[in-house]
Amino acid sequence: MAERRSAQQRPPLTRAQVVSEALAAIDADGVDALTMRKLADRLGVYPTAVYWHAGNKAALLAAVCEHVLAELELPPVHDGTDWQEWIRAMARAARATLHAHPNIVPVMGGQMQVVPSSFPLVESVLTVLRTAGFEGSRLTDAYNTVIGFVFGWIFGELSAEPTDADADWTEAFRRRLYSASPSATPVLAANLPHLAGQALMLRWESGSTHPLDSSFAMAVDVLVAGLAVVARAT
Amino acid sequence: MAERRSAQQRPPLTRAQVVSEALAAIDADGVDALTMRKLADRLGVYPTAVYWHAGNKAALLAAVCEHVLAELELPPVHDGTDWQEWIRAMARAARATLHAHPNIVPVMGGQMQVVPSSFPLVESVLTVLRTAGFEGSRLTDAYNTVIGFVFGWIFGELSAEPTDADADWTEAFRRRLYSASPSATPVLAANLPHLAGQALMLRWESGSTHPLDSSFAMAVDVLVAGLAVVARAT
DNA sequence: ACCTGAACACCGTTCAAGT
DNA sequence: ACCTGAACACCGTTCAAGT
Repeated sequence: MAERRSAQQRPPLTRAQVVSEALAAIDADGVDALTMRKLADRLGVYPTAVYWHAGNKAALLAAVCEHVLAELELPPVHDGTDWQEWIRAMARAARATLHAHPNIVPVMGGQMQVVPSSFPLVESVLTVLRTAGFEGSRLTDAYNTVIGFVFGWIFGELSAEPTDADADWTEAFRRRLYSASPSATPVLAANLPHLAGQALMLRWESGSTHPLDSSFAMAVDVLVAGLAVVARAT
Repeated sequence: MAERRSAQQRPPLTRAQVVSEALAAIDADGVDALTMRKLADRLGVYPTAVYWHAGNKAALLAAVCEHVLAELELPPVHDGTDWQEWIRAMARAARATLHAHPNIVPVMGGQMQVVPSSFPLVESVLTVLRTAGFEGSRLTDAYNTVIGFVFGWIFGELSAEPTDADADWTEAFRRRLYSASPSATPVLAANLPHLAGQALMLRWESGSTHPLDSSFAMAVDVLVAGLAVVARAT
């Protein structure tokens, strides 16, 4: 139980403090460990004070997601920006930002709906894609292609680790994977050294500790090259 | 409180029953509404019986995710399969499967780690990508590119709706979006009719009720075209 | 405006006991 | 093996009251 000084002895809490303390707690212990009560303790305050600033837990988590997204430093867009280079730089920046807060990423994945702080991101992506030749409803499709690809891919990379409690389950899977039948799954069996622990759905460690750098590099190559082809086909 | 017949009067519960009842409950009411106790009620059983079959809640959710993934009907792979067509068909099948159970998808997104039932998927994707010209560590990268793209994109499309409780918040965002400054965000403002409610991060409805069909079509075009370019560059 | 303090309904999980 | 029954520690949230 944290020490709790009386309200008069310190400046009043702000919403921004609540949100960044929540993010710090999530970064440290994961999102499942975040509790309105524990957060209040960290802030030296009663749980109801958190409610006053944050509304409720869902709203607090949404605010944390927005705070993280706001940390994203977009590459500048100017006249003559190379759209392919810009998309590569944006993808790198997005990945760096999400890797800095991997524990909140699964929550962000479930909240990709309505994010006010995304306006600059939206505007930049649209501007750049227009120079690639997309317009009208195809501009929206291209935007969704890019955003869904970049963020969705990183969400997958950063999906949560199995908990410690699943240690034996993980071990069992590992064994089952290494004894994959060369007759039923020959290509898998032949490529095990490259795949095990490195391929999506065949890993037991999150991308936060085992980043998939070369795969992400190829994914971005594919995105940019594919966009170029599709833009030309208009 | 559901009627609860005594244990002797009905056949014993199975793990499969527990898992599919959990999925049915999630499909109906969402994942937040699923409670070990409510699930037990649906099954006409005490909560501890659920624990006997499913271990704990995290394991139950993992089992539900695996069950959904097992529903995925992969297109057949044979000699002479066109890799581009196969990837398109697989992407469509994956999307259909996830759209059939949108409420569990955010959980799947956070669990994309270790999924035994994914072996056939892995084997098929690897086989097909080899015919496209990928080998060794680049085969793993190409696999991650495809899986991360297809599933990640759909995760984004199916991210959860804001709850009813956020109705006024949603309304406020909608208003803010429609009054987006043409000077600060000109391209956004000019394309609002296409974007509002249809672009990732600018929507207030999930892809389960408002599917992003044309965007997904373009995304798949981009993926396949980009893979072809990158494969050639080897 | 901002916070304390107490309370309510509910939840995941465990343990002992039954059959 | 499979389930009942009771219990524990904890949680999100609300409401009234203080300053």
